Amino acid sequence: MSNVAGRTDWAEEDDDDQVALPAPQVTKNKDGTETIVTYIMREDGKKIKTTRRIKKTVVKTTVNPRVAERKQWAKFGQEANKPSGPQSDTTSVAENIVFRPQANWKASADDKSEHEKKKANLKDAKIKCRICSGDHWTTKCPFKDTMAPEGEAGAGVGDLDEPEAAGALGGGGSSYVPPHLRNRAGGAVGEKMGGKYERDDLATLRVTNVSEFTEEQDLRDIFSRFGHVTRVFLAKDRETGRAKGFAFVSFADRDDAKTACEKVDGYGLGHLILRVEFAKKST
DNA sequence: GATGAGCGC
Repeated sequence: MSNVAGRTDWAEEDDDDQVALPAPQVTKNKDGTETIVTYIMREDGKKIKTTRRIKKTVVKTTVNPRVAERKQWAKFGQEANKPSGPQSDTTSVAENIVFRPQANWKASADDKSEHEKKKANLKDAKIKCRICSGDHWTTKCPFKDTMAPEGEAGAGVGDLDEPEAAGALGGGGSSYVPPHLRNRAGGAVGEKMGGKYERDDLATLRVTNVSEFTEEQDLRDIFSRFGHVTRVFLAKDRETGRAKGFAFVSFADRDDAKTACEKVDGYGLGHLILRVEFAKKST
């Protein structure tokens, strides 16, 4: 059937050549090297045999052990129950990710108009300290520990068992109770019932480098694998509602917090790498 | 980079 002169099917000719040439041979040598023998057909029809002896090098990719460990974590959220490793339908692994940190991401994301800024300034200007009439809140007054608000000088203070505690509350006798001091009877918040009241931050982690797209639930998902998360606070801009870049995560157990701190520090969430450390007492 | 919200006569 086939007429060699009038042939147009070159693919078939290739096939013929392949059949004509011996398959490459690979021989493993005792010293760990390999001898590879390949045959090729030159243009002029001569058969060439090539013998190569190669030494195989094992290429080790170094993965941070902590990163390797995280890869074993069970998936959560929408990816819960999916097998480990990237899902081809949602994840592209070959993409060249260019990491471009922006120094002023907050400012650039901020589309606050000029008049809004002015409004904020006006609001600030209205602040008047009740102690020294300065332009700060009474609670921020440098004299708040030594002076009572005007018109309340000394009133009732002598009757209290813990005058300095009362001063530190910033209430100085006013009826206002800051949110974190409310429901003291609940016992969940103030640890030292006999002294100054402070939030229990013994098992609280501060998480920084949190992307503005992060939500509290995202953090809860990540951290709750280490123990009972009692509270997640994500600092947000009050006007824009966008995350400010840091958060607090509290655990019921400080040991769990410690583990979580070690394990999640360096974890990539969104396009950022989380930094986790124990929270210090807020100023 | 950052240590929470919450209040104003």
